Amino acid sequence: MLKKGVERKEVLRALGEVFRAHGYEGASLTLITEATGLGKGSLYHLFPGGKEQMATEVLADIDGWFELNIYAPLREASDPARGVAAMIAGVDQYFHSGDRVCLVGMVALGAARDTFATSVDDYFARWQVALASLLRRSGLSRSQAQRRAEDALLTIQGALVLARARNDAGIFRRALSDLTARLLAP
Amino acid sequence: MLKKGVERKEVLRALGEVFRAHGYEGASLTLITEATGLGKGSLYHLFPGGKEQMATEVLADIDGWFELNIYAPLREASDPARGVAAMIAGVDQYFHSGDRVCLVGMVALGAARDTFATSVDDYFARWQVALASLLRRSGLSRSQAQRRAEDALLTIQGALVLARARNDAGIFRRALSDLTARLLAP
DNA sequence: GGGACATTGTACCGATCGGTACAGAGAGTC
DNA sequence: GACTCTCTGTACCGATCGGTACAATGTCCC
Repeated sequence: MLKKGVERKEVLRALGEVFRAHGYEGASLTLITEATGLGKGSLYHLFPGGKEQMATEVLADIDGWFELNIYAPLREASDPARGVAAMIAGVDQYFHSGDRVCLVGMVALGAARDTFATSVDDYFARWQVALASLLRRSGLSRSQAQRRAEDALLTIQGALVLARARNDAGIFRRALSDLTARLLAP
Repeated sequence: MLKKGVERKEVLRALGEVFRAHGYEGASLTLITEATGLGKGSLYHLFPGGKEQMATEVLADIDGWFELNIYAPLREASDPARGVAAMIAGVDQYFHSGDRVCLVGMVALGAARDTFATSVDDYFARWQVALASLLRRSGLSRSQAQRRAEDALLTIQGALVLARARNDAGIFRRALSDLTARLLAP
């Protein structure tokens, strides 16, 4: 029997990796059953809403991780340099130094975007707001902070795409390093 | 009857839009027949290799467009500022100011990456080399030029992802504008 | 042990997938 | 008009798609 909270998290993690590897439409139930080790019966018992519910919960789970490990620390950091460094470290960890793809960005590019539009938008919007609030505290104007936060998100996404396209994780590493400097520039 | 060269280009363009809108795996033959106006008979007559050949040729077609409109001008430009401005203008035009997604980047993120790995890698590699060669002429060191070209490609890709995720073409516009300045900075 | 309820494996559903076979329409040549 | 040869619409293929039905099993409390 499932220990409700615990095991569902594990299932969501496996689901996330399947969606990451094959996209929303490419993640067939066969792949999903293999990745989770759960038969269709269990799967539809856990997620009566089918694939769409699975993806929704996976996105929510990702959002939760970022809220805890990225957004909240950004909001609460007192020292801008430390705050930025912590975010960069968290991002590097989450994306396995460029080996892992961003599921949210992937969904955004595909046909499934419309279905998950608000989740996708929220993910980036809240990140931008949290980062901009930190940058404001470092002395930037509101518009400067917003613009620079936007640049940060876009750099991370672009680095993930390019790193994967060229199969070169160094791209991601360099991008994060440059980004740190750019965010903290006067 | 097809006027060989001409009509095939049009078919490839339609195919490209279907792949862009639904991804490689999501682009079903039904969608493809609708978008191209061609029945399965014609489709498999034109592309005996099926979907894979279609995608391969679409990628080659895109590569051709960039070679002609972006890479070659970059290589041949004498004035760096003009060369960069021309590239940015071309990119803005090609991606419809952020409304259009990059098919190459999209393929790179999905499961189809392995199938088209060399096409995907070439697309970015040749772009980076062409841009870096221009930047070298503007006085940058080889490594600086390479690094800055990498930053340019990654910025464009990231801006496309973020613009689509947040449904805000302004992100793309701002990113291109900032990028121009960053590329030409001393 | 027995009843209640959560969980699961399996068989099955209609729809759609990518792809093939092929007869015949269409156009060019003589 | 008859002969090519290119092109295309249609019927069809087995496989797989996402999803459902349900009986069987497990787990718990009593």
